[in-house]
Order: sequence, then structure tokens, then C-alpha cells
Amino acid sequence: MPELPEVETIRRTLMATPGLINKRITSVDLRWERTLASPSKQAFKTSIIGQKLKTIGRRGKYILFHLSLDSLVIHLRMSGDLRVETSDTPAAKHHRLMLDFESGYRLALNDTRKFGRVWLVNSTENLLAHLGPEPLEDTFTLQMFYNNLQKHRRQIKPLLLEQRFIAGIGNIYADEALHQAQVHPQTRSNMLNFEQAERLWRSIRDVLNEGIRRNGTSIDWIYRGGNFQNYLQVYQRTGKPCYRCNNEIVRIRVGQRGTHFCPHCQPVPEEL
DNA sequence: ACGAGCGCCTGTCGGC
DNA sequence: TGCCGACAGGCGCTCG
Repeated sequence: MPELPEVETIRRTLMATPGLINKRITSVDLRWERTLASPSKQAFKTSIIGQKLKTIGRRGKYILFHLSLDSLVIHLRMSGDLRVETSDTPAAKHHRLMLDFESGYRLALNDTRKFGRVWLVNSTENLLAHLGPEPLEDTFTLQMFYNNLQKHRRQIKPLLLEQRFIAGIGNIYADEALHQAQVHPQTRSNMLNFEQAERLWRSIRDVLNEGIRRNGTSIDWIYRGGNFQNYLQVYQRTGKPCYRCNNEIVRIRVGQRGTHFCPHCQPVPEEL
């Protein structure tokens, strides 16, 4: 489900929610065992109970709950959501993990499709080592992006979805960034000239920042207050007119993912 | 190196 | 109505 802007929105919301920060975890209810990637259920419970939540961070699409001693890392994958409720609330159908705090509040991982994963680690370093640059940080420079594009001969869209290439982009923001940059999703990464790379670099940052500013995209049955869905240019706009040129938005399959683009604004590159 | 196919899961939607 | 396939904000794996 969520991509960088949604995860960042969740992080900010939880940071501002009373009942979590500087509170101790008093009990744990793991309701779907495979949700816990590591350590074992027993080690998880005995370690986490009694620890205090200090702060909440993010790296790519991972949410990092920094505790007194360890870090609880959560990846929401396709359908995960984090909710805060009072500890006496009956467990909702799709709650997979519930953490009760001394404040009387509960943090619940609700995840219909059960793809979400949690880890309790001493250090997040190894777990996150595979991730590429954080696209909104100053360290993600145009020159770095251009150089990295030249290292591959892949279709640009699946490459943008590759978390070791850039951390945090998913299917919505990949399509939106490519449209804003006017780049066809199947363009070979090494065939992008410097100007195209610059447009794409800027567009990636633009759409992610705008997504955060709008508190993320709310689609399907998961609504958490975001409204970027009202500003999407191509994603899920198949058959509708492009806001820029009025031609029909088309949906194709690229790297097994539904891909939306405007054939007029994002023309097929020479080499295809 | 690259991409296809599949598994992991549940739910919704459209066509017949 | 019921059934069936396609599809869904993700990612790891195997196989050519």
C-alpha cells in the first residue's frame, strides 16, 4: 500500500498523537504470526515489553519506532495501516499486531492482506542496508541520479520501483513522476539524456513533496485523511483526458505492474 | 543484467 | 445470483 508520502504522513501523525511518545509498552498481542519477521515470538515479547517509545523515524517505506533499547521496524507493504485506539477497543478483524501502552492507548497494525512485516532489532543498519538514496534529502543529487541511470539498461519505471535504486517510490508516484517529466515508462534508463534526467529528478521530488503536503493518497478502502488522489494526473485515470494535452490516458503493463501514461506527452522512445 | 512468473493474502469489481 | 478472472499503494525468490 503506502509509499513514501503515506508512510511519512503516518509517521508525523503518530508522532503528534498523545499516548505513544515517551510511554512504555505494557503488553503485546501478535494475532498473525507471520507478521513478525524476527526475532521469535517469545524473544519479541520479552524484549519489547517495558521499553519506552522515544521517537519515530522513517527510511524509504519503513517506519522506525525507536525504543529505549531496540528499534521496532514496520513495513506496511500493500494493505497495512497503523491505528491508535484505546486499549479496551475490541480487536478489529484485520489487526495483526497490537501494542498496548501504559497510557491506555494501543498501536495496532491493521493489514488485510497480511503482507506487512515487523522486526525488532538492536540496530536498523543491517536491515536497511539495501536501500538506495532517500529522494528528498540533499544527498540525492541530480549528478548522482544521472550517473546511476547510466549504470543500468533497464526500463525506467521498474528501475524507479527498485528500492535499492531509490528508496520510497511505489506505483502511484512512479507513474506521476514520469508523466510530469514527460518520459515514457519503458525508456531505457541509460538512454535518458541529461535534460530528461533532470526533469525526472525534479519530478520525483515534486510529486513526493506534493504527496506529503496533501497528507498522502487515499484510495480504495483505506482512507486516512490524505487528498493527493484529487491531484493525480495519470494514476487510475485510464481513458480520461490528459490535463496537459487532452489526449486519452492509457494503461499498459510494465514489469508486471499496471502503468498509466499519456502517449502524447510521453512518446515512445526511438529504441522501442 | 534483465525481466517474466510466481508466491504471499484478502477483498472488490466486472463480465457472463 | 453465482462463479471466475483480473486487479490491487509491495517485494523476495527462481529461472531462463
